[in-house]
Amino acid sequence: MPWLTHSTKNELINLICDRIWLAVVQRTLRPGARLKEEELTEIFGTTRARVRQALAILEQDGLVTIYPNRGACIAEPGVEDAQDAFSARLAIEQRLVTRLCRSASPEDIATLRDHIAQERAAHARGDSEAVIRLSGEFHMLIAKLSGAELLLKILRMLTIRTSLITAMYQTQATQTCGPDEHDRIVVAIEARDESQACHEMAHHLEHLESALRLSEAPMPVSALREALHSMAPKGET
Amino acid sequence: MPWLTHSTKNELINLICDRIWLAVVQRTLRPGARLKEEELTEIFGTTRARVRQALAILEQDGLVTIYPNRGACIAEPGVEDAQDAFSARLAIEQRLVTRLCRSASPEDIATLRDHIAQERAAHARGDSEAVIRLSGEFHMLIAKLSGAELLLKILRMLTIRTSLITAMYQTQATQTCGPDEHDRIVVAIEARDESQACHEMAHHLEHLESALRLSEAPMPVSALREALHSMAPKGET
DNA sequence: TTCCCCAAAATTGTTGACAATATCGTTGAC
DNA sequence: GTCAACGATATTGTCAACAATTTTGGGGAA
Repeated sequence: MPWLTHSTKNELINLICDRIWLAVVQRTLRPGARLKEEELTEIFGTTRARVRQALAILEQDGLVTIYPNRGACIAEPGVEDAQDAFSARLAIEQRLVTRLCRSASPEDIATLRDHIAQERAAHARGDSEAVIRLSGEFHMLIAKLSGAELLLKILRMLTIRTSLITAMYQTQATQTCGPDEHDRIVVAIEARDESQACHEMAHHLEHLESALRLSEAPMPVSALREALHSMAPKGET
Repeated sequence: MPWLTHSTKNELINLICDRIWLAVVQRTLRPGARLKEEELTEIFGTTRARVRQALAILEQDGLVTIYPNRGACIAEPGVEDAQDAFSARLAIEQRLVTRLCRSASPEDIATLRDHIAQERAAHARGDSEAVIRLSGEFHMLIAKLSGAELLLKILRMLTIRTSLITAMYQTQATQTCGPDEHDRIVVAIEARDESQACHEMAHHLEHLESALRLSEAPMPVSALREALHSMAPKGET
């Protein structure tokens, strides 16, 4: 479940990273949200040094932005970043499925099908949080099964960005694309049809990207500004 | 010149990262070399905390490996990592040149040609250190000119790995491929011939990769083992 | 009222000392 | 003579107090 694991270093720091990442995925933390160090220390019951390390890692990954001497916020990537991330994902993931077409074992196929079944279940029960999370995990699963550690690391960085973009620009919480497209990719992999798998992957990613292009320009940027929008311009006091 | 710059955060930490990276490129620091914190503090005249931060960043980038409670060493990627890095580079850089074919301004072309001229000069004067460094910088320059911040960051990670691999597995210090292949890529970009540019890039990277496949298995891993190899199995005492 | 300046509060950044852990050399027993 | 356990040393990991910076609030003058 925590697929944001770097190495077996300090477990607490990984926990902090995972929790923040999870909170972003399930929309509890929106892009632009402030992350005060002291707040995090008492939440996780640790010291400020740990929190600081975790934030540094998350900054490297692109999940948070650290403004020197002014604190850390959930990153707010622009449309440019979105397009970069999607095009890079396309390049990386096409290579991943090509690889899987050649090396996939029956167990790998079974694992993928099992994952899609979970997606379908979540979809059926209307658990939109799980749908989003599992949808992302599917792509990470492909990277894991292809056995390329480095490509997985890169894909993680890219997925973080596309997830942030989704959180920022998508109108409705429920993904429009169900697990069907994932299924088609797996079918192509099972058939060892490399070009077909690449084609399906391209189609899938384009679908994902186009789903949020719609609301490109005028969307929520930070929780603060969002709040200001729905409030009267004059406070009480 | 220092093309390993993240953000305008702390200048000293970037300096440390750059210097270590440079030392690796010019073979002063070999893969597997030990990096003691205290040593680095007195070299750079800073505190241990800074050094620690720099090492953490370099670990994220894949340049060093941190063994918990045991210190940091220059990373020693395996052949697997090499192949991953090269295939990912191919995917990313083909996208970059495609992008440049569409967006390159005359100034961009001039910048690239100027860089190649520098490469030629270094080649002519036999400055193998500059040749290696400039050869890497050429690819980063393409990423910079294409204007994709994210792709540049990813390419940096990949270049670090391939450079490490080169340092580990290449037999002779002088690169076999001169700036000619770079020139061909620029020609294709100038002609706006996307497929040709991709083809040239693929050819170039394959050339780079094949240049070190030769000595695949039995090559220096760490300075220690290397020393042991050339020594009699029995110590003196 | 509106603007500017200055002090207080809150937050981040840094430092140095201390604790935990691994490595190395030595001693002692077999 | 060899091996194992132990203590000394060196190195990394952690923490809490201190310093620097930014933000906030209030008072005074135009």
